[in-house]
Amino acid sequence: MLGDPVRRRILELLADGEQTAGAVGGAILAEFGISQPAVSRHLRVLRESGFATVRSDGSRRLYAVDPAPLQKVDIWLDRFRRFWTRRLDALDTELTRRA
Amino acid sequence: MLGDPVRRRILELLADGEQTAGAVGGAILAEFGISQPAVSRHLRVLRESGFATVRSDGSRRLYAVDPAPLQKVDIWLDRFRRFWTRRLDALDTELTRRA
DNA sequence: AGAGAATTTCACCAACGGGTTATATAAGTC
DNA sequence: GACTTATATAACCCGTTGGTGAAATTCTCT
Repeated sequence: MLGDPVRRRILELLADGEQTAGAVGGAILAEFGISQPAVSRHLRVLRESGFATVRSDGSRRLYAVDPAPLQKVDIWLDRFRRFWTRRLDALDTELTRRA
Repeated sequence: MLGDPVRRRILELLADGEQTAGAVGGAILAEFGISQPAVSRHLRVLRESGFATVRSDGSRRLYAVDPAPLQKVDIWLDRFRRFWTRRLDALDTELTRRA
């Protein structure tokens, strides 16, 4: 899912707030050069896998991030976090000691 | 990459410490019922994409997590973290106030 | 050197993913 | 109601992925 850079980019765009499908399409077209239907399918995938939500506003469709699955990823990462927090902790205490 | 559940599971196994290819293979065989060569290829993918490292010990090959790419994911998630930390912050300050 | 364990690589195949163009649906506008 | 804009779906193609069984590699042991 999040292995796809287009999809990751779309989520980044949505992170700044709701976007119409058209706005997302335009940005992705500009950055990746892929067609509108392709973007529409990415949006569908994001929707169906829970990473994004949609609501209709007239003829527009407004997409937004649904944080729940991302938080799941975050929680999953927890078991690995010690691998890099250790260094930081060590650095932190070292800095504290010097000060 | 991490879209594959087998690969995610392998990383979980490695999170508990170095494992031989055989140990990983056994666990994955038990849980997913896929062959040992298949697991070996998953290990190769993990290795080549930087999520795991190997060292040889006699005829054994010991795999371990390389946290760097996972930390990249963690950093990427940062921009979304506000979506779920807000609630927690609110809860936190509430608890603090009560105390 | 020969046998056996641990692991990887090879050749192959079916399923899937992500792109394209063409077409459908739905809502605003004249 | 016809026309345009916004978005989604359909049908199709092709490269990649993930599985398999068979064979190669590497190390250990006697």
